[in-house]
Amino acid sequence: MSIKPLLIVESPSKAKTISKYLDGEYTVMACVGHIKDLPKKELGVDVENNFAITEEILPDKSSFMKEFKTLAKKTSQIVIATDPDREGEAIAAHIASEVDKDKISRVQFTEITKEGVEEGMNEIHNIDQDLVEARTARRIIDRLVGYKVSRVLWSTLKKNMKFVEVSLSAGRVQSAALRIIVERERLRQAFHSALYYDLKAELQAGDNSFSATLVRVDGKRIAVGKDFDPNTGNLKNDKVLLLSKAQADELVKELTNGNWTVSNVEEKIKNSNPKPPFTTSTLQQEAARKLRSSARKTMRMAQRLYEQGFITYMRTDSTNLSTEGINGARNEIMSRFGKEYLPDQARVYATKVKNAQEAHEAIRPAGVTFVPVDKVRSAIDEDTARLYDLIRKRTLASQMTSAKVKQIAVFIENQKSEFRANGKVILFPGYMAAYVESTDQRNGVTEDQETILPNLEKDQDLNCNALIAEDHETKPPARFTEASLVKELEAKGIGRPSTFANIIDTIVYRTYVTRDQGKLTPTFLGIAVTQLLENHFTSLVDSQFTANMENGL
DNA sequence: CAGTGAGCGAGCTTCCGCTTGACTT
Repeated sequence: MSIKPLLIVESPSKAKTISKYLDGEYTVMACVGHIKDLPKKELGVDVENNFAITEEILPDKSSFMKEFKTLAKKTSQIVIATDPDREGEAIAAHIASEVDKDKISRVQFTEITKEGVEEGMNEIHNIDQDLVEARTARRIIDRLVGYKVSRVLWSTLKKNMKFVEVSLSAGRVQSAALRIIVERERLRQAFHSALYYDLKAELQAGDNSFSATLVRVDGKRIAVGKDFDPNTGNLKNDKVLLLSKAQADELVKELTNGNWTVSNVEEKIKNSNPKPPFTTSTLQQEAARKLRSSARKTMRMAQRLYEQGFITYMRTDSTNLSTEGINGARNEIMSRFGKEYLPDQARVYATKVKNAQEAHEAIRPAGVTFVPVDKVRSAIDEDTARLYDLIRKRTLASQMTSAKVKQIAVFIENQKSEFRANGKVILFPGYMAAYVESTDQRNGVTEDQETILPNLEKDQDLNCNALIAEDHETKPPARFTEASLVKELEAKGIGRPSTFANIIDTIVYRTYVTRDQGKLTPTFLGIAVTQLLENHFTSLVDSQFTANMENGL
């Protein structure tokens, strides 16, 4: 006798949702990620024999496999709906290899909504062997590199550095990440700071005062930070004027009694567009900046939001919103902000990230009506509610109209010197009414901050309240934070959404890097490991290696 | 003679990516 057909997905919460959509017509099971892998204790790859591999059922998946095989025998149809990406295809092949092939069919869901599931169920395809083989190649490369090179570290560094207490390791991803951090440290060590001066004037127009900075003397631009070579601290551009303290003081004296006249007012109206909805990487970055949350904590909170049905899947590299998500955002924008904030057409964001696989949509509030933050607060906790609020606002903003910003540059002359004052006025907030992204910059000025200047006209005379010489020092490039490292890794195509948080933990656990007050600093050991790898395994620490491998698959 | 230490051998570690719990190495 035959029982209900089986449907296999990766995630348990997905299983629950899909089971509901399918009205109990299927027994939906979750395999919870990979079910097979190379053996942990040995290489599992026969290099002599055309890279033949040994794969076995993972120890913690044996009970799932037992139950699955029992049910598989009793049913006539097994539908595999693992994620539509390279790893998902491999899982599908692994599952199929354990049961009667004739019962197997493969479907894919690109969004977990009622429509998305129905659509997916109607389109049956074969398991894509090319994708499966691509993942096998990826797995073999990672295993060979990881196990072989780690051994080299044990037999060299570990032997000669008795104080090293942890097991050393190297790998395609962790070694590239470590190198990025070490390279930054080298830049910092090679850095020579430079001292330069400019003048700042407090000017008065009628009842209003504002400040302006010296930009030119005698037609020659005043040197700023970027005009200096970071390796020497010397000027790299001889067309600019470097003011010494004495010259700056002299200039103050000359200008104090001169006349201040507006020489030009330039106004530009610019559109500012919202950022795309969150991916795993951008969510981790923003949660670090706005909520001071570590990558790991962010993912733990996002997991809970996902399990309780508050957000869509949290491990994704796609900025695409499903029709449901777009409708949800547009409905709320219309009712809360009004039609001026709603573009005629939904915004579409192209994914720019390298090696994106886009198996899921962007991270957004689930459903077609986005649950209010209060509901999350009472269901989970305050921190998680704040993360949800971030996701909710970012999703809304991504579908709102552009902001209109007026940028004003006022030029002021005094004899042969030219000063500049910048102003910014938001004429129409658009998406800024919902959400503005934070910045990694030291000054921390976000896009929605205005700088108000009084109304000024050409040839207008001004009074000067104060004129001072200001000293500035060039700063070395900042150490990486978790957030800026994740950004860099993603930009270089190193690692995947499911591993960004792990990569940082690995290099910290191996004591290659310390994490002090959010700053990632390489240790002596980390630098030594990187140097050894650079000398003997150049391509491994080359950040292009991963990207090139991906293209080759 | 007894204690010390050089020298040797055995046994251990390790990758990336997919997914959750369990209690963090």
